[in-house]
Amino acid sequence: MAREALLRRISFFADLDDDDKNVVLQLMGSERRFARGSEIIHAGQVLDSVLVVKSGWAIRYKSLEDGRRQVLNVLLPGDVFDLQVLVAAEADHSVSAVTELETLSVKPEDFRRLLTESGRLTLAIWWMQVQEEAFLREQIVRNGQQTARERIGHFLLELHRRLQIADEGAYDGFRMALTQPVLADALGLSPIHTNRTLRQLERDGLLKREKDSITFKDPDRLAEICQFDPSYFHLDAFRMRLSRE
Amino acid sequence: MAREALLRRISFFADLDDDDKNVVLQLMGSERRFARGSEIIHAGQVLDSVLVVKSGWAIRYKSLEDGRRQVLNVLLPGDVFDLQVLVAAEADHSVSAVTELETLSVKPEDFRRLLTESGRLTLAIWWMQVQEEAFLREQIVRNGQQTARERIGHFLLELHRRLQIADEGAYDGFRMALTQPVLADALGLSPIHTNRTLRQLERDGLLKREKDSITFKDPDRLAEICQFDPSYFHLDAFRMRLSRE
DNA sequence: CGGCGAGTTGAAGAGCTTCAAGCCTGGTGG
DNA sequence: CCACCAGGCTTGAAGCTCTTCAACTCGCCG
Repeated sequence: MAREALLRRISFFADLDDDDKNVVLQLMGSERRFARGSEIIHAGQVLDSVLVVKSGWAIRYKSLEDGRRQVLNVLLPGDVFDLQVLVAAEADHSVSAVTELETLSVKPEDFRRLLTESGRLTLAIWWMQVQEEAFLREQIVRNGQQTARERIGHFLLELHRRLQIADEGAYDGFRMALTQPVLADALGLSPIHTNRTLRQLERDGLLKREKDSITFKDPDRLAEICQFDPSYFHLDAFRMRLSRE
Repeated sequence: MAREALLRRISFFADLDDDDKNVVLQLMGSERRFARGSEIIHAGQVLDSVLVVKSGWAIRYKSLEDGRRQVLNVLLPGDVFDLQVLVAAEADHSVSAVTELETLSVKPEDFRRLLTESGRLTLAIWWMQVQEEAFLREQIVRNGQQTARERIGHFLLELHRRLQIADEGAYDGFRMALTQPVLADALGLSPIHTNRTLRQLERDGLLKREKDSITFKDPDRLAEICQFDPSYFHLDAFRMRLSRE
């Protein structure tokens, strides 16, 4: 259920009592299913609901007129998107499903209850926003300053960490749902160079690629090479839930 | 006064009544002045207040261990930063003054009144956040997909537009407070290449550079070359205040 | 008046892109 | 049920954008 995915995520950011949990679990909304590759939000479209990812991966991206495309961020299970709808904004970027995707659509007025019913819930939603903005900033640093090798490693480490938070993949690897062309568009690289650099990372014994998965063979060394410092996740702020790892 | 700068900005996003305006104008806080080049927030620091820019320019940036630096965004008069403090976060990036800078420091509990006193004020603050996030996304697209020439033109057009909103510079140019090295760090380019590309833009008759200012000689052609589409400002959403231009 | 940082210019070289062409897999239709 | 096609992945080679290194000028602040 989508509400469980949301609750799991929110619980990461605040200690909820039973009332809070019930507000989340009784959130009004309709479930939808999108096929792999289908467009969920089109840039310019008027938004009418807040979406919560129940299962699957999606990408936010922006297209230029000449066909170039930049992936801004990846949306994973438990992620909430288009909170902008709360101020009645139009979408300034698009969202597409990269795997089959299940979502919960929540009307703005229903979602707003999460922000008014309880201080703890409000706090948790704020935290999610703070974290998402931090991901955007990190994307800027990565693409602006790092080499192809660093970008790829850093991005994969970030994805892995985020999937851990979403409770998917506690081991030293994860199911990688992005194709190399999509990865390239996320990192501002050509698909060819992305491919070569990925293979180089594998040859260097830093990771292993299989059909649809990535396994880190030496996560610490990779993190050092890429200067991956997860403090931007602000995990300490919510009591190191990941310390169980 | 800093409160006037804030009020001017907020008024852009919502129709405030006299009560709303008074809440803003009576906002508690202490004014501070920073020297050119001084660090206002250091990454890792615990935040204790929301800051409002009264005058001057600042940059948000993130430094890597080896000295590389990425500028994330520019802060202009009327901008509010570190709203994160409302959820007690630590700074995950730094802020420095690029000109002499005057700010208003507002304690979180005082700032929170803006979010509770009035629905219109809450809406306006949300809008500012939505817009700031849009700037981050645009920065990702620019640095990820565009050439040096496009990046520089696009960034300058964005700055110009933002200064118009801040009520500084209604003409076809603006006072440019960023040095070329800072510009380079914002655009993920080397200072040398930034310099050459700037000069090339000038030679092509697209802009004119003077001591501390940029003047667009052919803004429309520049916007076309750079695919500058200001819809991410969401200006239409708050009734085209810029239509006077 | 000395020095630091911004701006500028030249030349060499690296990283990444583009073009081209191959293989493999999964999905689709006859 | 097999043939075909589209898209992902891979590899080679050429070339361009941007970086790096080096050096010099200028204006500003101490």
